[in-house]
Amino acid sequence: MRSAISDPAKQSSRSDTRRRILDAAYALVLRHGYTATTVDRVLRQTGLTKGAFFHYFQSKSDLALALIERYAAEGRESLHAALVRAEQASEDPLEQLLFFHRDVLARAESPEPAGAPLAGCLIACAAYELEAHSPEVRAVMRSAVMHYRSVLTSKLREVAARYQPRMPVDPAELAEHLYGVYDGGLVIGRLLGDSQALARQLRQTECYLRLLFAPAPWA
Amino acid sequence: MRSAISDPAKQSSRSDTRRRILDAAYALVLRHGYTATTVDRVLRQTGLTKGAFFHYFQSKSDLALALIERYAAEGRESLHAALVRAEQASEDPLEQLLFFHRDVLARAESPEPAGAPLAGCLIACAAYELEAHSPEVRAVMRSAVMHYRSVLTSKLREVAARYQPRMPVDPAELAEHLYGVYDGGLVIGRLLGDSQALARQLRQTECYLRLLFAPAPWA
Amino acid sequence: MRSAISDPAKQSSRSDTRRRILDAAYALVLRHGYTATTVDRVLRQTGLTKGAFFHYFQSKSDLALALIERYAAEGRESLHAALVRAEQASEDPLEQLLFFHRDVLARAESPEPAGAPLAGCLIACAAYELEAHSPEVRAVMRSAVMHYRSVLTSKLREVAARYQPRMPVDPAELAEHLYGVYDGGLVIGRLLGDSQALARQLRQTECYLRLLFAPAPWA
Amino acid sequence: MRSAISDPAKQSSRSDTRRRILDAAYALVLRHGYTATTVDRVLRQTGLTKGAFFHYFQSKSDLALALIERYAAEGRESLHAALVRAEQASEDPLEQLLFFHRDVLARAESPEPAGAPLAGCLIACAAYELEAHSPEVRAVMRSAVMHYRSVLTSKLREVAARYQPRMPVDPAELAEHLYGVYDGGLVIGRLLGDSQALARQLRQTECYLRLLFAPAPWA
DNA sequence: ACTTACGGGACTTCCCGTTAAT
DNA sequence: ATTAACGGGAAGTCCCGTAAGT
Repeated sequence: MRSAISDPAKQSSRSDTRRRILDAAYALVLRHGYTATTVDRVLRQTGLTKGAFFHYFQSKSDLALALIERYAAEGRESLHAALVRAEQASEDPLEQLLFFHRDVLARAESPEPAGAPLAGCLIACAAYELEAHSPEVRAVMRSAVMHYRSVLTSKLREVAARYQPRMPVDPAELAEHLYGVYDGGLVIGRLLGDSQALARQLRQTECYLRLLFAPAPWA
Repeated sequence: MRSAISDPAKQSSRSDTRRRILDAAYALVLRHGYTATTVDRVLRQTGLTKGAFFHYFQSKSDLALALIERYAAEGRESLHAALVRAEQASEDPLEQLLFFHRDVLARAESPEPAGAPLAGCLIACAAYELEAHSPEVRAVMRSAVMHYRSVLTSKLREVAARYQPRMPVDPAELAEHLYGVYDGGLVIGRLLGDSQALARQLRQTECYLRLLFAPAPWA
Repeated sequence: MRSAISDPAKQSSRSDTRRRILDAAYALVLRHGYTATTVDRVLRQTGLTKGAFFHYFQSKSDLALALIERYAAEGRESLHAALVRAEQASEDPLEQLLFFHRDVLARAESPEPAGAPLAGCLIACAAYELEAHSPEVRAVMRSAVMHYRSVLTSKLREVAARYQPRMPVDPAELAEHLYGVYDGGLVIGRLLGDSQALARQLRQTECYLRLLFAPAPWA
Repeated sequence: MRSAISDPAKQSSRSDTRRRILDAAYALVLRHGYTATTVDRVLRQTGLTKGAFFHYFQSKSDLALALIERYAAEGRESLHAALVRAEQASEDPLEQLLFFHRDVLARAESPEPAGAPLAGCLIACAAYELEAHSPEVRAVMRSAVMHYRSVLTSKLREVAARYQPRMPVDPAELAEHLYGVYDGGLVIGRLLGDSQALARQLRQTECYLRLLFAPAPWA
């Protein structure tokens, strides 16, 4: 038997327990909302106790902060990765944009694995319990949107430089629109109980982008 | 002494108290979310007491139901009224659609009166605390979306019948998209603390609609 | 059967429940200290529930405030009454002072009724958990001492005006001393578990006062 | 490399950590009381962790015991030292008593070094959270008072043997009074937030002692 | 000698809802 | 129609202590 030092099961126990809490809380917040997600419920879900929870988080709002920070960080990474893939796939910015968009769409179309948390943007979720959250949480929410918008704005500028848009559109507003449609799609999905709603929304956006940047004299 | 029945101040007091509760609850739910909106808080806001509340509502979830039912009904009426105005303004379905859309946009652009509740769709709000709500509430939510979608779908069909869309688009999906962009715009507005975000989203949608149904040889 | 309006048992129920809480809390604080006096314990003692407690007190520290305010008010009344009695008993201020002092002593000597709370000054008690109390509570504590001191100082000035003290003594300091000996006596009583300790302390003070204001040629 | 045993820095670290805990706990108990002094708070103050605490103390009440035992021992030593100094200063017991008393007074008058714990008698402090303490702690409390009283009683007997008291006073009661005034003075100091209150009390006691044992026919 | 992770429970607070009374 | 009193329970926080490891 190997020493405890190198026992990976034991070694990762710290981050493991913390992660289990975060995962359970993530799923519960998306289903019930933040306020209705009680610490006890998270604990019941994970099989842990109060002691463990407050060992890793100073308060419930500390958990909230950790939760959106993680969500925002993952979102940034995912955005970056998708963009890199798009840029590897083509030299043309419009192609890249559409590649990126289809990438997002593909994920929206693929059926969620069973047991996955109800789809929904954690940040939008927090937006609907705004005053239940600390200023720190609100700052993370804002900066998440602003990061997405600024990254997409750059790409849209590249596109607009090469493809004269058929309508005068501010790249930043369009970037914001893309984020908005995504959140809107998730909301519709929840309202209708239909996980394909997001995909439908994204297909509309694809049409919009295609029309907007369509190369010259239309057939 | 006049009978209480014929005293108009007295007679309307019933619905008045009830309305005050609903109004206060509406504003609080949009700010804090449903779960965080405690009955006590509503009472503090209105200056009423427990007994008064439970005289008008059997339970907190009964309040929730009354709240979205009122919101959904108002939405239906507002949609209907806007459509009537649009139909009076023009004979052409595309003109009507764009008129309707600019109507919505105009309301989004007009600054909220001070003291107005934080903008947000009560139905989307409920969608983010889904499991905190009763099945009745969820049914109202669903049917609200479906009503909006079916009404808009009809109009879009009329448009598509006369103006060949430049992309093959399902009217129902497009109608759903319109709802989604609206909700998405409100979310962005909350996230950025910017009440003009919704208007920006709607302007994008207007571009989309114009491009989609633009009459033939594009200049 | 009489109507509930005039039923004294029912009519006084509000102040009655509140008073029961205060009485139980008073006894418990003197035995265990404020921090160790949990709300649950007070409730167990009174047979009431959480709901009742928080109906009458907004918080535990609100209870603390009510508790010393009541204690301080009773102390002021008791001081006033004793002084009035003393002034009715004699015209001479020294006689009055000694009458007053013996009055206090007599109460200290009389055995506590069984079940009475452990003797101790609630204000001194709070002084030993100083930072566990709110500034409001601390203000009440201070003003209680200052009131006692100022009342006694007046009387001592009258005495000193007629009876040349054998030592140069500041009346205010002497008044303060009287309060200090009282508190000290209660502490000794608790330390030794001897309810007569206070009486012993007060007898020393009586000697002191007699010696200090003893009329001229001694012995 | 030197052995840990002979490394003085290392060797004293044991008692050093223990002492740091005791010092921090002492200051915290005087400010907040015993019950409100949580182990975690002591740990935060010292920068140590749970494990360290429970390495040196079996339980929180074990800390309490160590705390008053140390306090009581220091008190005994301090009393003994002051008495020795007094006895070296004079042959006359009254002179010795007054010397001793002025010694105590001098310490009460000297301003506390900044950062010193709020003045107060740890034993009196424990007396106000009586039932929160173990019987062992209560035994230490009692014996501390009794030791002080018996030592002082001896000295007072010597005085009384040479200087006929002007009032019939039991030496033991007078000794107890001295302790009581001390505790009372500390309480007043806390109540008024005035570190000189104790000195004022002690000056009164000095007057009392001088009057009581004043040599023959007074001027 | 000292740390981190955690168990298990107690404490304050507050919430939803009922009842008796008016 | 409205109030005050109160029940009963749960939520968030924190506390004391243990245990495994280093």
